[in-house]
Amino acid sequence: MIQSVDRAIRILGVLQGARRLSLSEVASRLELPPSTVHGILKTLQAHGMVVQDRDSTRYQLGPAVLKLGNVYLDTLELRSRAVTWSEELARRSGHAVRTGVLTFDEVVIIHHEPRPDGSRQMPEVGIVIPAHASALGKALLAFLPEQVDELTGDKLRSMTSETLVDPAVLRAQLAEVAKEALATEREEAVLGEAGIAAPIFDASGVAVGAIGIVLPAADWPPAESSFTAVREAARNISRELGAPRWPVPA
Amino acid sequence: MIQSVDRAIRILGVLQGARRLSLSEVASRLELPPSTVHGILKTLQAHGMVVQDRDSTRYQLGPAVLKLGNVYLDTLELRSRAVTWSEELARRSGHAVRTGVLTFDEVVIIHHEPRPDGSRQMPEVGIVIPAHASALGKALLAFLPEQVDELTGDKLRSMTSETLVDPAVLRAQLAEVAKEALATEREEAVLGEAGIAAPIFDASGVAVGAIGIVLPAADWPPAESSFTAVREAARNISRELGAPRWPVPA
DNA sequence: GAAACCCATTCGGCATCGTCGAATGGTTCT
DNA sequence: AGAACCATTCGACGATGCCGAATGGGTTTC
Repeated sequence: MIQSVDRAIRILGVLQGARRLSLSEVASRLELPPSTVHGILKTLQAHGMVVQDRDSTRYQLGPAVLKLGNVYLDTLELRSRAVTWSEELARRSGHAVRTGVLTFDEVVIIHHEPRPDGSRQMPEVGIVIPAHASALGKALLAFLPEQVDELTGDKLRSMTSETLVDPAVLRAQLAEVAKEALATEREEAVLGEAGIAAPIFDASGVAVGAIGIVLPAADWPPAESSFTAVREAARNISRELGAPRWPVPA
Repeated sequence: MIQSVDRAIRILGVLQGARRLSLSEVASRLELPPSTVHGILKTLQAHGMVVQDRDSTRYQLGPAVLKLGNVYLDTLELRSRAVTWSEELARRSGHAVRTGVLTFDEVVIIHHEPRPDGSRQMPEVGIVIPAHASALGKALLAFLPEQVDELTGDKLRSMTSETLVDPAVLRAQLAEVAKEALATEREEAVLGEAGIAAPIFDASGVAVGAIGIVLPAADWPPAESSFTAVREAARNISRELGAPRWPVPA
């Protein structure tokens, strides 16, 4: 682990959490001398990874990170497949569709298909949700046992009163998810929101993502056909990625 | 400039240009020993900035960069304003709308409003276009003279046969753009595509972005009302950002 | 089927490069 | 007007990253 690179990424992480920070604020959060942080910050700035406000004092993320993010999406074969099938899934279910991948203990949304009712909705690509509190995350974790072990501590982060905070309870639920290859979530991440998701496998049989629908908690349970539609979308994408079967047992 | 941080970002840049590379490929492109690159790559990997393929050999960008990109968008006040007015501009003009910011010699798209005809269009957020070959870029450069000086060399990068490659010609055109606060582009970046754009100013009177429409080159010239609509969108967003007037002379 | 090659990764010593304390200069608050 | 704060610069020390060489796994070649 190269120290200065590690620190640089930690600086980006701090700026990610708090949109706009002064040098000394960044330094104190990382418990590093301001001059050390300054050197790294200037290097990041020279590449457009961070920019400083016009009043020349506070720092924030820069346009270069957006460029990187877009290229990441383009390299993902999963995403291009998801785009096609999300449309059908949204139409069949009448709900918004999300596709996500796992990073450490979080799910990052790589595609978002708005509800087909034509209403205006915020694009959600790039947002992250704790894996243990989302249907997408549970669908992935159920088929990635070694990732589950990495969930640190004996208490998971609570988002709402419904969030599963006990790792043992989560594990039990994941065992159920693995059987059906279908995960659900009811107000565990966001109050008023529920979801269904199924895992997507690649050619080597690894769970590389998950696709699912998001619906108002008030509409629970959704029509039986929605469950089927989610599973079929996941199966179809997996097939296009070359998966030998669906689901692929963990 | 911290050497290892600089190298880390350069590695990300290389992976950005070529989606998937082996360690030795990255090393040779940067003219660095493989072992040096390896250490940095492993640090980036530990943070999810890069991931390696399942066959454990090639590297590519990771989900963490997408997360960063999304947070960057959220921190931009310009973006939230642009969302509102883009919708109106798309409706009035009948064309797709783009909003962008300048990084060095490129424009990064921070918002994209699809053509209002309901057809399916790829989201373009995060794509980059050489500033000198786009209406958005020209609208920005015309009000940022010091940025123009940074355009390196005596020959600008050519994208199509119409691209302005002579800096002198570009400067002359930018002088015109500055007068009208309206820039145009015809097949200079992409064959078959033309655009109109106007600059957006913030509270301190600095050009922080540009908004414009994209249309098929065959539809040139667009209706006079489209020119007006672009200028009004730029003026409205600038006002919301606290700009003292519009345009703000460079 | 064996051998040779290529490539990712690991290791350790040397010197470089990053780190940090202190000094500077500018800006804001009292 | 003074004081306090903060971003930034500078320089010396030494910890740290750099790189050449060694290792080992995997794939191609003959």
